Amino acid sequence: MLIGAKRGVEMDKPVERAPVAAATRDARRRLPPGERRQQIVDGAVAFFAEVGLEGNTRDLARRLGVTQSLIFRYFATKDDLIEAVYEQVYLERLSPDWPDRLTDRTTPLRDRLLDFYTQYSALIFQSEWMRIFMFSGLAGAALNRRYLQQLSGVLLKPLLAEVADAATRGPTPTMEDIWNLHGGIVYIGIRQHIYGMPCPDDPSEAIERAIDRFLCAFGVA
Amino acid sequence: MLIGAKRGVEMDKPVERAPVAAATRDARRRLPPGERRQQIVDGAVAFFAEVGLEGNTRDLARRLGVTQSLIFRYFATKDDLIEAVYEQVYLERLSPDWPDRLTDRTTPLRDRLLDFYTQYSALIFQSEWMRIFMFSGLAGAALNRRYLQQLSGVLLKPLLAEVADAATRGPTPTMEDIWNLHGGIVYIGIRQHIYGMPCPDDPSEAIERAIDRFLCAFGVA
DNA sequence: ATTTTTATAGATCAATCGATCAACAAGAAT
DNA sequence: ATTCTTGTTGATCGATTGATCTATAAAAAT
Repeated sequence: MLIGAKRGVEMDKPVERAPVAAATRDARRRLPPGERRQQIVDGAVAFFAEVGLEGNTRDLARRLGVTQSLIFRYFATKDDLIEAVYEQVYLERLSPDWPDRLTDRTTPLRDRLLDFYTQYSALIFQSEWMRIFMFSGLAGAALNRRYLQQLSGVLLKPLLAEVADAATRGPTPTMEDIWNLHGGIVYIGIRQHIYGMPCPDDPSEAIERAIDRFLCAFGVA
Repeated sequence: MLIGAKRGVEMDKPVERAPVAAATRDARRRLPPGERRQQIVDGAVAFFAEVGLEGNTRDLARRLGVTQSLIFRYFATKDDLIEAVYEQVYLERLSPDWPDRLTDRTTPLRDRLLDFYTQYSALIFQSEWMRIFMFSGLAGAALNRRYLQQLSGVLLKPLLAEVADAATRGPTPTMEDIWNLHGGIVYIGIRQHIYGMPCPDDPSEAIERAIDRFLCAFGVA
């Protein structure tokens, strides 16, 4: 639906131009394979995030300023390209030091939660991540479940232990309680990037209040 | 991806059969237009919920046990069919008596919240609704935003007023706080039907605890 | 300069898509 | 039984899709 208008490929008049160092601009000719591949993946991430994983390769190529056949030089099949998009988007999304900092009891639990969700929300509250995560989830992608299982095991489960340890009143916290805290925060990004609803430009205040309510119910400072 | 296997249309041997009253089974021939249209819409809801709004009309027709061309007898275009799917799914999803019951201060706020979210979750925690809502949201459908705006104006905003009135401590509740409560609950359905994650078969306990935590933070009984 | 390598473009294929149309047949009317 | 209406089918069109192939030209090697 209303993807970019048809535009000429404008390959005439090879205007003289000083050689660019990074070579990310000047989407013209004969890039070293590594760069070209990365350029295609980056473009594909943005493109598929907008129009969905069923967006066609011709529109993607046009947006890249490149022929459609070139894409298939670097990826044997469209599914391979999508797989590369998944890897690019999912890779290293869970910072390896979060588990440690989340369980570091030398700092108050509230601060740990605040730090974690401030950083995590800054990382995932982006159109590309949010939408590709949702598209791939709906498509039943294995990477999606793997990500959530890892999130659960590496971050949320330790988090539950921390909350349980710090709790001074209320019911024994369960995994569902943690998911509820998590979901309520993530839902801000869903409202913004999936539903296109107006949202606070800075979600940190809403996040802080959600965390405080959560801890309050368990009698944590 | 792995939609039903190719199967013959099995229209030979018109096995004698007693005329069925409801006529929902025996997807064979010459249904009155109203019934056939409804059958197509019902099938389309289930079909598009599974494979997405870009599922093709031939697979849908095959699933209905009907020719593809027949679909276009009842819907001039595929977009018209999708529009009918939207109407079918979105129609009357917000019960008209909820606003009144949600603001009926003769019953405790906790009971009202519990009643509302018990019924609401039972209504929307279904694959068809959840997935079509997400598909249409990603597609940028206008109906999607309209629904959320109505939800916000008719239910969540009054709810905010109720919470603000009942609050005895904590910060002044904001709309973002209500969205957080709502999102945390809805996220259960997202985990289940969009991400395909294991979830409690009965979410009412998780919902109850979420509501209690929310009210607790504002000092409501 | 000349040759060699290969990244890229352009043309094109086969499959699939939404959509159309004429012919058929089920069921009501007579 | 015959006619008439119209719900339904099967064949097919034109556009679009992912994917392939060959010719070209940019850049490295000589």
